[in-house]
Parts: sequence; C-alpha cells; structure tokens
Amino acid sequence: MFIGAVAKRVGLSPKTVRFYSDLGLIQPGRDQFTGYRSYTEDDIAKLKFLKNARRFDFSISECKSLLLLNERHDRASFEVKAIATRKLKELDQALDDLNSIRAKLLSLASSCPGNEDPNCPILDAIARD
Amino acid sequence: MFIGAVAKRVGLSPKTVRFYSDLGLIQPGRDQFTGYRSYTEDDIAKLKFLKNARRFDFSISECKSLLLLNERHDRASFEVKAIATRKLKELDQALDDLNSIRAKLLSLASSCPGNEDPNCPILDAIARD
DNA sequence: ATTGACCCTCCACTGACTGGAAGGCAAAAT
DNA sequence: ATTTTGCCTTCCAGTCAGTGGAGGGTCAAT
Repeated sequence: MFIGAVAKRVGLSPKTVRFYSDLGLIQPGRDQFTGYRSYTEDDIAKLKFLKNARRFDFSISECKSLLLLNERHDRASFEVKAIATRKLKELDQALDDLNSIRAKLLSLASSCPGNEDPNCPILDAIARD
Repeated sequence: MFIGAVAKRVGLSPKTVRFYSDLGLIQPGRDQFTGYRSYTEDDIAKLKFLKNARRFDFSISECKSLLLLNERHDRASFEVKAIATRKLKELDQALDDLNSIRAKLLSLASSCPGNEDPNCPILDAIARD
C-alpha cells in the first residue's frame, strides 16, 4: 500500500508518515518502478502503534523504545512500566505547573472589571517587580 | 546598564535578553563606542514585565500586546481581560487533555505487573487497533 | 603584554511536524 | 492527442522560544 492510503487508514498525514520513515521508525519497501514507499500490514500496525503512543505524549525517542519493546518478545514488563512511570511523573509536573498558572491567572482575571476603564489588576500583577 | 548585569537583575539569560531586543520587544540604546546594548530602568521594567508575562504561558506575540496595553494609558481593561480569558480557555483545554492522558496512562501503568514477565497491558493498549 | 570577563554578530540546533516548490508517473477527461 | 488530475518523489523553509557555539572586538587588571 502506498503512502496516501496508508496515511488515511492510520489517521496520520502523509507528511508525518514520510517523516517517520525518514527517521527510520518504519522502513517501508520501495516500488521497484516508481520508487514509491510501499507499506506492509506490519508497517501499518507499527504506524498505528506510533500514533497511539504519541497520543500519550511519548516523545519520538520514547516511541522508538516502546516499538522495540513491543517487538522484543523477551522483554520484561518492568521495562515498559519504567517508561510509563517516568512519563506519568512528567505529566504530573506539567499538570501542577499548568494548574498553578491557571489558578493565578483566573484570580487575576476575576479581579479585572473588564470595562472601558484603564485600571487593570492583570497588568498590575505582571508589571509588579 | 549592559546586557549581563541586566540579565542578572531581571532573571533572564543574556541570550534571551538579546533575543527580545532582536524581536524588537525592547529597544535598548547602544554605547556609542563599543556598540554594546545599553538598557535604561524603563527597559529593565519592560524585561521584567516580559518575564512575568511569559510565566503565565503568554506567547511572545501576546506579551507584545500586553506590553503595548501596559504603556497605552487610554487602554480599556476589557482589552487585557480578553487576552487573559482566551489564555484561560487554552489552559483549561490543555489541562483537560493532560488530565485525560494522565488518567489513561495511570490506569495502564497500574495494571502492568512491572516484573520480568513479557506480558504488558501498556503495550497491548498502545498496539490495539 | 596578556589574561579574563565582558560584549558583538551570525549560524546551527532543538521537536515534531507542516507548507510549498519543482518534478516524475499514470490514468482519465477533453 | 493532449491536457488535466492526482498520486508520488526530494529538498528547502518555517513554526516557537530560545540555547549553544564559533570567531572576533573591547576593557580593566595583572
């Protein structure tokens, strides 16, 4: 199957699929006459795996590791869990940061009249030394 | 004041301060003989403003708008509040996304034994079509 | 005279793509 | 028969907000 049809089936853009093949995450064959990238069902399964892994905010590099673990049948589940746990920590950190920002901004926005008047506690807070 | 001292006082790297002057966010004068960027107290206040605004996840472009509003004394507070409210929506969206990711990943990680065994529900979930 | 601490500009890199130009190939519409 | 369309290819540039480094000028102290 060629890249356009593959992309549609997997739910990625052809650009992204090409990008993943440039990175060596997937090694599609080539049509002997046209030079088109040619994907097997196995390649397509890997692309789906990548798409799903990316949705968990795993980096490309982490996705590569997970892909390898998925193929390595003598893996240990703790190897996978370690990656997931590290990602969870990152997510928790990011959530804490965003929550803190959100709370501060919400409080400032709430105290801002939002009228024609120039006086604005949001600007005051940002300008505060 | 020159860029190194300014950066220290504001809490940004000299690179970043230079970057902001390249973007035209701040227009420091130049030392007539050395060509060094030369910052007034006003410039330093603006840099602090930028640093604080960036901490709220405002983009550089939004920071520029906020900076202009802060200087424009005939502004209306609703102009500022509109930017803040839009950012709050973005933050809420990002938080929802992250929370959903986190919940799914946590549930998967919890169901993974994390032992020497190859069987792993995390990989199973990612590989699932 | 030289060292060290500043400063300058310019280029390249990050991550994960996206957009677009320029061109090849094959089938379908005119 | 020709043109259009719709694939596909490669390569270059841009996104965002910086960071890192090379190569070189300036200044005070040693």
